[in-house]
Amino acid sequence: MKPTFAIVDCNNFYASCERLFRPELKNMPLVVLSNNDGCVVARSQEVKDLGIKMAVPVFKILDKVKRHKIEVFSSNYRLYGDISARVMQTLEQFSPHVEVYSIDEAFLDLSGIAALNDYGQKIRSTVLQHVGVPVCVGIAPTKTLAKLANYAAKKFKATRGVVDLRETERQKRLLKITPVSEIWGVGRKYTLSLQRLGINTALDLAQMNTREIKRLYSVVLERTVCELNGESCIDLEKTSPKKQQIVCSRSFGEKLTHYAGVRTAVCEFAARATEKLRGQNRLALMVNVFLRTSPFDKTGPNYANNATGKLICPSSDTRIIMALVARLFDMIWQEGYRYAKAGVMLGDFCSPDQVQFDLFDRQPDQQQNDRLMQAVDSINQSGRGKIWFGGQRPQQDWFMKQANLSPAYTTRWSSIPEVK
DNA sequence: TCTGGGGTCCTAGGACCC
DNA sequence: TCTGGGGTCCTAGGACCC
Repeated sequence: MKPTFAIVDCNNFYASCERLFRPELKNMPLVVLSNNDGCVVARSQEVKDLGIKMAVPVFKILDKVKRHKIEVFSSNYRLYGDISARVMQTLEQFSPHVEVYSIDEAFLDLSGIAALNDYGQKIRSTVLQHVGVPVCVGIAPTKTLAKLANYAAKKFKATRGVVDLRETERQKRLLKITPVSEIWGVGRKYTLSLQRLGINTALDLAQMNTREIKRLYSVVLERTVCELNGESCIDLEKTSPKKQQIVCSRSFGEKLTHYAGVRTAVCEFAARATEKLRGQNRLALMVNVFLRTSPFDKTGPNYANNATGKLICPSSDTRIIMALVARLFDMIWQEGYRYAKAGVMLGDFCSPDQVQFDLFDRQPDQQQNDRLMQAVDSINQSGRGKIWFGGQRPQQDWFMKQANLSPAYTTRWSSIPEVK
């Protein structure tokens, strides 16, 4: 039997989250900014209609913000993460298999369900009622076509937010009027290259010879072509795959020039990354540190570098990983630059029960270390205070700019809204 | 003045093996 | 004159996603 996929995608997700607790902002223009209040990462419909593009630096649109009284928010990932979890939980009642694809999207297996258009409408109204976030639903025999159906559900108001794209004729009509750049898996580079070959619409791409596409591009794009033709190549991920790397990096609120400041930052990243690692119950063998100046900074020379090191045996101990991070940092640190960003990456993971201990490395009591790290994590997550290691200093000068942060409405007792 | 953060997968090429 | 073939593993870099 042919599978049926649905993708449920929240409309203007971050903007919708901010609106949930500020209902007076309904129908008002609103944007959410990236970390450091740098770029626009989410826009309400009103802002999209003003022609403000995704990812534009906010300093370029300040005049529009003023003129149209656009409400500006710093990103509040605690809030968005919590609202996202509620949406996903609501979706579970509609399918035995829900794959959370991103913070605001999920694929559902709807194979064997009849009256799919009504079913899609039911999903929309339920999520709206239970969580308050508007969503659109795209339904099709492949994931790529489902994404396309979702695009149409968002774009064309007459669809009332649900498009069932199981019929081949309907697929063709939609493919014909969709620019190839809108297809899932076709990014900026591929779009340019395809256009040079005269492939402008999604239908042009769907009609290409798959072998030719594989030769010219990759097996990934070949799969996309098959999927556009109704042949399902990308399955639903029924269990969330284990992470293969963990990155913690930030742009600095202001440029840093001193050794101590940047070193503190990378030690902080090491602590955060290791915390995430323990959250996944994994150990890391590979550690990478990188730093760079801003490519936009014309006031001085640019510099970017990174260094990779391997631990003798896999670990999730903040003290061990932070020590290596500090050593790697010293290898790439150069005096005399205005640093804009740095980060720590962990990789080469294994489970705690697969560890091969080094014959010559004197293992201190492993259980004791684990208990120490558990204690650190539980204190830091309790909200009652923080403890940290030597290299770190909490909330230093490099810390993010967040001038317009909304309250933690759903995750902090003191910030829960009151009804009077 | 001011430009995000965190991921995945694939490929090409070099080192190395027999 | 004629100078193998096939495989693995690793890394860097490039494409994509949200």
